[in-house]
Amino acid sequence: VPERAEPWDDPLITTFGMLIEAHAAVLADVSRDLEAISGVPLAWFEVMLRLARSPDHQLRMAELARQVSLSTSGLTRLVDRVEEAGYVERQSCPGDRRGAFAVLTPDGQDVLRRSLPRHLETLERRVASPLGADAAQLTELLRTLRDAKSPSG
Amino acid sequence: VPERAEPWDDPLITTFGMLIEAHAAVLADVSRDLEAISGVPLAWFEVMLRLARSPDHQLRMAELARQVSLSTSGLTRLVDRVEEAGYVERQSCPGDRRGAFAVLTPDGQDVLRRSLPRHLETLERRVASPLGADAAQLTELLRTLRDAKSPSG
DNA sequence: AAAGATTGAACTCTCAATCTTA
DNA sequence: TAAGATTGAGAGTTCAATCTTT
Repeated sequence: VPERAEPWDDPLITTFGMLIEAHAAVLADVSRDLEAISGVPLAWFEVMLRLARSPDHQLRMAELARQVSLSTSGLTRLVDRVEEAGYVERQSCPGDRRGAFAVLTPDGQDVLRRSLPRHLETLERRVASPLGADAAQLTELLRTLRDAKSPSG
Repeated sequence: VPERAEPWDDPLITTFGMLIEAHAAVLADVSRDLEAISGVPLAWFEVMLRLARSPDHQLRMAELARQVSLSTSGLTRLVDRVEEAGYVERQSCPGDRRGAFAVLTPDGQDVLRRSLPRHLETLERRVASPLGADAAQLTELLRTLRDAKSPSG
């Protein structure tokens, strides 16, 4: 009898599944290591890192939410927790009293500086080393995927 | 003055960030479309799809949990909800009365068969088309990342 | 009216503890 | 004693509604 491939064996399903599985596997390992290294959850670290990479170490709440892939509501509460720990602060936005900035504090910078060397070792071991010379291409393929707009977007 | 790159501009940070951002962007679009097409959340669809791809359309709870990247606890509750909707059933495991299978029901198969053509169109448009001929390589790079073992793993 | 941010309610997930069977 | 699955408690997220400012 001829083998008829089922529709759920389509390579598209496989590619999409790999995106989910690779993401879950890498994040589980990296976030476990990062918490051991820095003492803060990955989500906190991402917030602090985005601020460190921004001019004046600050970002509007909505823009920060976009960068860490959270709703503005989710970010409000995340910043609540990180602020409670003293690693970021809110500052009112001069010129638009509706807006607020999240700003990295000196304590937050210290956590980043102390943790980054070992965090980079983790990424080297878990991401760069397995990929070898293809790491740069993976980065570009993922960037393409991220920036591809959905039809309704 | 010479520009000294800050440690958080390391390419490793960028690659890792792209994995997070591409995953979030693609999943947001695909899950939105899928719910409009099939009426079920992506997590339900993933469960049904894994079962459809397995012998006898069934899988042990722990194995299914591993495949969908959930704790066994999380999967217990997810299967509760999908079973409530009638798309999967639990069956006791002959030979090991501790174990349980999750089994795809005929209703669950119907949902899959009806939704898959348009779901594949979504994946074509949102994933395959932007990547072009590089889609297969991305799949393999992601598989490499998924399977790379962590030092303590 | 609309935009930026926050809050309330509901949902989903994880960790630790529990229950049953091996 | 350990393995497979479930349950209770707690944490984090989203959607819709709200409040303030433009």
